[in-house]
Amino acid sequence: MAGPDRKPTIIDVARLAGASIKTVSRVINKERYVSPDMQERIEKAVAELGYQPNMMARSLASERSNLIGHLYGDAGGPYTLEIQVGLLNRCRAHGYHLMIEEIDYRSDQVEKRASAIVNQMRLDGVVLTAPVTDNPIVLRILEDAGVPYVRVTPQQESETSPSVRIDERQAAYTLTQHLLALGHRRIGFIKGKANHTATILRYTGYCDALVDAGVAVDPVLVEQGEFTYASAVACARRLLDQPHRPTAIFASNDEMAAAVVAEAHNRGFSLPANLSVVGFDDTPLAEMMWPPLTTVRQPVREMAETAADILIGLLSQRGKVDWPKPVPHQVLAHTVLLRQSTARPPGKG
Amino acid sequence: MAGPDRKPTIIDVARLAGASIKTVSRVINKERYVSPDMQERIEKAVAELGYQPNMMARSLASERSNLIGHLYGDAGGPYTLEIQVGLLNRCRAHGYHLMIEEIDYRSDQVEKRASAIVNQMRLDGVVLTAPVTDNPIVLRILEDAGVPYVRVTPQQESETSPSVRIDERQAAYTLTQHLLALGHRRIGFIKGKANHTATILRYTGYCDALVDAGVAVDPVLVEQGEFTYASAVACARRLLDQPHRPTAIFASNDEMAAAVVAEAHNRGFSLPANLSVVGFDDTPLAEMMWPPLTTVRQPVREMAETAADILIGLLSQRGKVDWPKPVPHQVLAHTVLLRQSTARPPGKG
DNA sequence: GAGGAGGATGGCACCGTTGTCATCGCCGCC
DNA sequence: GGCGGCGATGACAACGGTGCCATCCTCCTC
Repeated sequence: MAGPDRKPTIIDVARLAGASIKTVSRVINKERYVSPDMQERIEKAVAELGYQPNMMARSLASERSNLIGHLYGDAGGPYTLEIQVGLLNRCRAHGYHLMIEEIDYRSDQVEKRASAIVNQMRLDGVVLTAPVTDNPIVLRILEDAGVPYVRVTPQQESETSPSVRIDERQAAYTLTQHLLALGHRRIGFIKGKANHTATILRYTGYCDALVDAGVAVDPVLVEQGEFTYASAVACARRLLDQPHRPTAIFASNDEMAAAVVAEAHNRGFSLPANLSVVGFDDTPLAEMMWPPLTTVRQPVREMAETAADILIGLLSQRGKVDWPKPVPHQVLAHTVLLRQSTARPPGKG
Repeated sequence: MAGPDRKPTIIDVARLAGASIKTVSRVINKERYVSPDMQERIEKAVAELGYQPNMMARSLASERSNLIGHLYGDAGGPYTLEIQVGLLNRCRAHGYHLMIEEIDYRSDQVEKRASAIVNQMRLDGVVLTAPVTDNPIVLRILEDAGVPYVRVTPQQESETSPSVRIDERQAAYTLTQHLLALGHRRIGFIKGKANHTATILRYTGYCDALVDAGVAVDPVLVEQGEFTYASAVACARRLLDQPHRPTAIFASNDEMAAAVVAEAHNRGFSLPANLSVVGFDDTPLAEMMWPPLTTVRQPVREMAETAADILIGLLSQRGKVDWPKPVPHQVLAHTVLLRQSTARPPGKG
């Protein structure tokens, strides 16, 4: 193969197939009004030359980049990755490409950076995950640029953009009920980072379940964590140091639950006999720690796929009105995973 | 602000600044030969209009896309994510954007897909991670397209592309030495997935350390795992079921180490008193499990950053020869993390 | 048989930049 | 004073496609 010295262009294809470039363009884009005969000739030429349309040129001419952006704030462990896998699945299926960008949402450069990303790359659409989902600057830039976006687990549902989430309050509620059903009454709680939606919703679910079961929420049993292992170690210590200590602890995420488990191990507790622990998120960790952690799984990948579907669905009907009103707000089902970190409280076996 | 109805272009800037578009282009690209006065006028105009150059047009005209691709095979947990974070760091710093693409390396579509990614998007450069690092089809496509690429932890170093890695054999060697130094002589080993480079290197390090210490490699103590938790559970069972069982187990990654720990807990072992366990990789898991795992950390993020640096370094001097020969092959330093999952063997305390 | 509808195709401007080359003015030097 | 050199600037043609509109042909209808 004395290959051509440069990549073939649509012109080469047209020449080889004996057609106009416009007609080749039609075939590439699967438009109507091409005779079967012509279609075949062009496809043959494309194959023969190994022609691949140049995305850049395409985007420039058509105002469609086939690019979807994923903007996120912290590279939050497995979560972010799952999101990307989900997005990638759909992008691939629909011929989109994924561009990922981290935004330091604390920086004063947010505006500049977000704007650069959105405007320079001419993204067709954007998926937002926490904590950028609710960043007013980012949202404004997207609105201004007229770029459709979908938010995963936003704090506030908005009328201008769709969202995907699970019912975190309900999940926490159910998980707490599980502990109550086992016979626990003194249930410690470690909150997540202050002001995060997740923190509030999970805590609310916990409180509601207690109250509905006729158990008072004892402030002594509630600690303020930060979603990190380190933060939860301190919380666990304080909780377990209490004279009348809890028989179960609900940590607002798995990482913090791991800290509780470690601290309990340190004290020579046998789990779950001496202490029940539950987490939230079902990170890979949950299954691999010992004892395996009772927790709640968010279908993160599926959420991302749903977000992508919504976005791509809209993009495919571009030219119509912006979003259908009301915009979709999907709530996906979570799963409570009962594993071996929970049992009846001591003395009630 | 009765904003303009469409995004400002370089023409608008030129008009406002009273310059030619070419001169504006010069300023945008920080080229030489622009008078300070002119420079200032243009910068002012840019700021006033909020002008952002259109990447698509830029790429089309210049044959440079400012896009770096990350091709990977499996969304392998924290590893992939760390890689991305590292790449992103550098991309951001140098004005590149990151496009991530998963390639199903088992599929018969590899060729089509890889080719589409590379050729359609006109990527400036590519970073490859396992197991795509050594996929001959992908490599050929990159070579053919003349797209520079850097491989992270390839099986074979090549003369045509740089690579970044750590010395895995040495790391495994050191880790094994640590166990030997503690007094262990019967050290079990759980291998990773067959044919993976990592599997071979880690195993070699283990064997070498034993032999150098005058301890024979006992095949009874070597199990074949697959880098997964599930696969290692079975291995751990077989190892611990032996009458003359090992006093320490070296699992080829943390996930498998977690399985060993869980199995040991199940049997009521007290760790590390009854059994020492070491892993490999220092995933987040390692620190959060109980007892915290002695393991080896690959500076994954740094490896990615190095890869990006190498790539970007080359791209910035485009027009010169391809790679400097010999191409760089960086070996970064690993860290052995001694935590609490290892201790002297029973009876030697 | 004229008129009209609609399928099939092509021509050409345009998308927003950069690359190449020409031009111009000014300075220093012989 | 003429000339070479270089800094500064602009004109114009790409880059590789798509959008819009014109054209041509065929077939159907009245």
